[in-house]
Amino acid sequence: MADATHSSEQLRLFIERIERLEEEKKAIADDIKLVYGEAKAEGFDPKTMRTVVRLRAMDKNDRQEQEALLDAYKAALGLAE
Amino acid sequence: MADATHSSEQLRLFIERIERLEEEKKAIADDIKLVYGEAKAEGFDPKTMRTVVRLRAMDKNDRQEQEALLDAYKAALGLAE
Amino acid sequence: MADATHSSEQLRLFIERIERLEEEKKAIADDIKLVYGEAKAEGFDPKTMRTVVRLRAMDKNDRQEQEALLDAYKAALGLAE
Amino acid sequence: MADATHSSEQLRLFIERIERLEEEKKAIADDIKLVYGEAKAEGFDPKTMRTVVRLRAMDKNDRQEQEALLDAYKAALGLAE
DNA sequence: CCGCGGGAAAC
DNA sequence: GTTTCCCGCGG
Repeated sequence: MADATHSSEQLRLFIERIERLEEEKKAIADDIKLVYGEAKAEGFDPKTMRTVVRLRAMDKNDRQEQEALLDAYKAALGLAE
Repeated sequence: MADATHSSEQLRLFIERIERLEEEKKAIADDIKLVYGEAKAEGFDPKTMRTVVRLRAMDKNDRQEQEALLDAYKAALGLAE
Repeated sequence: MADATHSSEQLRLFIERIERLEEEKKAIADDIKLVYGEAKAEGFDPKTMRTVVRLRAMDKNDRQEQEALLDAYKAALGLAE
Repeated sequence: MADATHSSEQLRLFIERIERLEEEKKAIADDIKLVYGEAKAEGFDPKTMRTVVRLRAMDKNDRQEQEALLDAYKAALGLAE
């Protein structure tokens, strides 16, 4: 078998593995959407839920720095609560 | 002139007006990016700036409600500051 | 058990389900990165591979866009159904 | 004048420039909506018009993708330059 | 009220 | 630069 053919076959296999994994990833993304939908049906706000998921994923120090910076900008612009 | 031709011409004119406006819109969007770039060069954080722009655009009551809801979710999840 | 507590618990469960799914999604994304890495080690160009994957995935969408385009042309010519 | 005050003032000016530009952008976006509304009033379908506008805008990108596809096929066949 | 599409943000 | 996420509009 020629090298070019070998190479094509190898490429095809890599591409197919990736496509299979992309399908799985999409399936999980769809599951996540479903859970947000369930939560919404129970009266929770998806937007705020996404915010807390993001906050929990952040390092505690990073989170505090972000919040401190935002507070500073709010104060500078008279947006303090 | 046949109606079909008239209609095509009319459609073409509408499409071209829209495309012209889209170009203008893009030019302004580019200007906005430039301002964020300038601010960043002065040491400001663009991400936080976008947040305050969004907050200022929001109605005050809406903003307070959002913040209250977020605080409630944080408390429920032990994320209180 | 108080309603507030019930609600908090319910929220916590939704959040945890989402976080679990997000972890799975990330694991798969990491697997995909690994496959690109393997392919690269075999001499393939990851960037071009991503292009191929994207083009193959777009095929069905493209067909739909083509159909939309055809309909648009029909409309422009007054032949819309 | 204290540095903090200077900084606040500088931030305020950046924010106001951005807000001004955002207003202009919104005005143009509103104009675009008006044109779609006029076209609709003349019997054209806004949804299909948007599709046409998108396809026309994508033309140059498509050409680039086509070239990328050609290169990808070359690579798959071991003919990469 | 939902889904789609465009615009912005993260990696 | 690419991909993912969010918001706002249209149906």
